[in-house]
Amino acid sequence: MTPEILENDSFKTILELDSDIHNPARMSVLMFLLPRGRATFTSIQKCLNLTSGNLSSHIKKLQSRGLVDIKKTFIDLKPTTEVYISSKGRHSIIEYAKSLSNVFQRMLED
Amino acid sequence: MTPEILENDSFKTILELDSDIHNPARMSVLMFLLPRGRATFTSIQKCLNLTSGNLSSHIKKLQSRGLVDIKKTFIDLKPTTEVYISSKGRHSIIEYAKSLSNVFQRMLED
DNA sequence: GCAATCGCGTTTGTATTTCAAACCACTTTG
DNA sequence: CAAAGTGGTTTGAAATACAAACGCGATTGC
Repeated sequence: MTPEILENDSFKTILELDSDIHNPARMSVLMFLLPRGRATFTSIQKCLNLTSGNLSSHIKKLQSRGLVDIKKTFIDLKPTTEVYISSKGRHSIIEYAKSLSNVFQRMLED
Repeated sequence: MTPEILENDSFKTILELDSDIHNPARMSVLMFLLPRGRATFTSIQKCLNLTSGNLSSHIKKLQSRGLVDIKKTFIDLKPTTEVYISSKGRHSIIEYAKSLSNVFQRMLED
């Protein structure tokens, strides 16, 4: 009998991972927002150490998928982009983390 | 004080994830091989349900990074490609899984 | 015996994704 | 009011992913 620590389900899970979240930069943004609820574009950029162009495009994608909401305001006369995690965003990043955690747990317990 | 469930370290970990492994197909292949040590191209393809072209290119990349070794033989007069996980491959997939698991654990325990 | 098919994978070309350099708009400072 | 700073977007080049088309030897049908 072949060793079957990982079931077919594990591979299915991995191969069906939400590709909107699976990108490291977008995953980081969502995980940064999760405990905070919101953050400014600039604070995200500084904490995660991303170029602004890079962050801009990832935020755009997250927004287009409904995972974050964007609010543009002025704070101290400065244009400020605020990023809010949506409930879909919360749900998605948590599900993503749980799924992958489960797979890793099964893999690591040998 | 802002909520700091995830340290900067978590984001650094995510943003520095080994991109050779972070791809779902390659991650699956390595996790498939981990408990088995080796498998044929065809069995991997069937179990993971990948097209052969797709699997071929991912295997090629894994090989070029030294994460798997390839041995081509004939079994029953049929050409057979055997894929072996290397010790580097073992180490890398395990480290990858541990790192991400830690990050997820910290995130999920709120 | 030789065309057709099948098993096994590889190569090739297109589509998508990533990423940062260049750019735009507005402010502040010398 | 020119120069530099702040805040972010657009654009274009490079890498990646993927599947259709192809190659090659073994087998099968006629």
